Amino acid sequence: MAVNIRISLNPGLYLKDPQESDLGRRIVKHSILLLEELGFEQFNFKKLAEAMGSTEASIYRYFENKHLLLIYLVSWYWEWLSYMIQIKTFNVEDPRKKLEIILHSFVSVSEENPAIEYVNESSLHNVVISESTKVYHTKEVDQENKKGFFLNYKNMVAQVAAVILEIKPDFPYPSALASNLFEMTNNHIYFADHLPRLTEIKAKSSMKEDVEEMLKFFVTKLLE
Amino acid sequence: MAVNIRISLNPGLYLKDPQESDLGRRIVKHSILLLEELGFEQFNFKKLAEAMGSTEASIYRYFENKHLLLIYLVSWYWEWLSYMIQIKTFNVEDPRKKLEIILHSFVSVSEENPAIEYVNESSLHNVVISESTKVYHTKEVDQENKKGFFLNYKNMVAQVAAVILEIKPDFPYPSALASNLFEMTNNHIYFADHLPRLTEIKAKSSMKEDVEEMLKFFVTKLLE
DNA sequence: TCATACTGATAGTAATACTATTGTGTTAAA
DNA sequence: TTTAACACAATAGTATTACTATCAGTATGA
Repeated sequence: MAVNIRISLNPGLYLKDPQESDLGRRIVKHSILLLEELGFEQFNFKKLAEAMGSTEASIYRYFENKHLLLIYLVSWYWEWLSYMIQIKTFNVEDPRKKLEIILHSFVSVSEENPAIEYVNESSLHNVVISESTKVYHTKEVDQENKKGFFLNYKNMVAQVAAVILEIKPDFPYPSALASNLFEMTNNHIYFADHLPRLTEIKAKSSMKEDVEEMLKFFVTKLLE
Repeated sequence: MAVNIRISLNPGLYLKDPQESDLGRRIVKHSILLLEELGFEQFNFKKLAEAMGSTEASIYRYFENKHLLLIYLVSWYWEWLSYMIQIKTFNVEDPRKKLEIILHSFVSVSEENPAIEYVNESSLHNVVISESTKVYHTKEVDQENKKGFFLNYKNMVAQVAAVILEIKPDFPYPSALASNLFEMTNNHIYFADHLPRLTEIKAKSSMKEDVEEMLKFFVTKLLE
């Protein structure tokens, strides 16, 4: 059952902490579901207000705009993933075993670890898969980076890179491999569903296991 | 000097072939420059019209909306890259050498091969780096895929995958590796410039050579 | 019970993403 | 050489989006 973990995110992302009030938590909950349903482009605060029985103006008191809301949600995922990896690798000695846990987490945390009552992790993962590159592919990326909006991503990548270096201390691209494995996970799940000629992964029930196997294959070759 | 190649793209992408008229070619030219300058979100047809001394309504006669224009431009890049690879590997026997040419092309085609007078390839590559994932990360991806809007990407990946199989016929993920190498190229150039903690690549003059070296390193390990 | 915070309700504005219409110059067929 | 077809510019207009402002009601707590 869900233990209510507190995810700490950059306060610059919101005007008012959504975790602190019922309305805030409902915004988080319903925005995930509506983003999954509509996609970022069709999603707006008016529709969100309607879906959750509130008003546009009320939502604007929590988030400046839908872009910052998306960063908030994706940061949530990054932070939560990082936290889960930390817990699951805590007592593990063998760095290779740690990396296996990481890869499994990239693919499947969302399905195995209900953390917070008002967050549907599986839907959130779908949002991350489909929308997350939009959070940093904007002209404001440098300003937002300065404000620390992408720290959760960078920290998660650093965490994974550290394990890669434990396995192979002279590996020349630990951060690049870490970020690439994460991006690759989400990309190939998306490709399997929508652009199948771009990957060998097939959209079937074993898809996520197949992605995990592919990641392991790549990692094994690169770190052997 | 620029030879005027004709790039053939899916007619579903436009209402009127921009290659056929002076105005059309100016739309292509200026949209690349303005997208590079403003980014996709801030870019619109009104600003484009102003920048090129035309009117909004005239641009709408060529492209339904800015999303289709972006797909058009990115498809141009995919097709042109694919064409360049074909030419450059035509007389090459050794598949490993072919793959090296491919990796070099991923990183640097845009700087070495002026093809069409009214297309600034270097700017176009910057647009691809910053905006291309937005072309298929939408809710319309399946419909648009059915119409063949992503064929140029898929064909390019197939072309690269074939070379990978020449090198190692039993390699289990040729398409996945091909698409990943392409995405990785663009991602790490972007990361070096904007999110440097996500990669070992540094934003300096040798950046592109460094990316190429990293790609070669990955490929060598994976295919050895 | 007074002050404060929070939310809902409503209204309004500026910008965006188009669409429609009209007039004019150019080309190209008859 | 006339006429039809076409391309484009110019203008105007609409619906939607992304916000902002104001005010009133309710709950909270000092």
